[in-house]
Amino acid sequence: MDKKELTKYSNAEQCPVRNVVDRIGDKWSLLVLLLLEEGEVMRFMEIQKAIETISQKMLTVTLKALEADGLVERTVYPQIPPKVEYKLTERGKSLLPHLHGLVTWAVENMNNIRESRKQFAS
Amino acid sequence: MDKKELTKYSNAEQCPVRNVVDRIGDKWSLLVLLLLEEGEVMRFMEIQKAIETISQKMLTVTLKALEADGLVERTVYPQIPPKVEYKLTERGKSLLPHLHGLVTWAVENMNNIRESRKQFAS
DNA sequence: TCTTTGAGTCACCAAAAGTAACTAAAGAAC
DNA sequence: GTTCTTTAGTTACTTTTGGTGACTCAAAGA
Repeated sequence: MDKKELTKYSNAEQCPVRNVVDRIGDKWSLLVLLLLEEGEVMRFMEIQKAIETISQKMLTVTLKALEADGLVERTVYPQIPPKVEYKLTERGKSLLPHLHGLVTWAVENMNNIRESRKQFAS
Repeated sequence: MDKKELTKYSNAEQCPVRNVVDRIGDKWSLLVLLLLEEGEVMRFMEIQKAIETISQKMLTVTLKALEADGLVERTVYPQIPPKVEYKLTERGKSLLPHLHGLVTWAVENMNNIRESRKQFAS
């Protein structure tokens, strides 16, 4: 993408960058995707217990969005109490290597970034 | 990062994933970083004109955050009207390849994702 | 009959993002 | 010598997003 293309995209819903970042960049999606990669198939409650600080509502919203984008597949077993399983789709799996790149960078640079923030605050 | 580590990080400000995603995942940071990579050195107004839909306030906030994290360097020329230049630091540059991975995936998958969303809505 | 269970939804409150109008001070235009 | 323009912001206000706790449904177990 050159500069013109970037500019062209910057204001539109057409922008691929914005489309992905809006989805990945929310508070929970990335964490859920990384978790599903480990867990392969997980139930709603399993995911919630793993993430701990996520509320039921936000997990519902997050999973629905990931499903809508075809990154996660939802399987309902018609039982009571309900049983719903989630797993990555092929598309979801294809995204993960790129996320790992970010995560690796994050882990490597986190301490320096924290230092910078401290200095900047003073 | 294995599952336990992920879980451990999930609730804390210590979480490197969250730390990076919180910064990169906001509405504008990624776009500004990609733009600065192209432009090398840019003034405040140049960036705003390039992104078009960003407000002055949000650009100020975004640049300040990127500066605080040591991803972008700010140079003020004591003139009136003011002149302030922004450019990537080495740390900022080191992040960009990982962002390109994401952007490439986004461009490749955008159409399919849009299709999925349409189907899901119905 | 009463409680527990899993996967949600609903009404409400807090935080973040967005908007429009404002500021400062110099130089140019009239 | 008053007015206009320019740049990089800030401020007050509104809207959108995120988060919380209580609630639901229907079956199984005590």
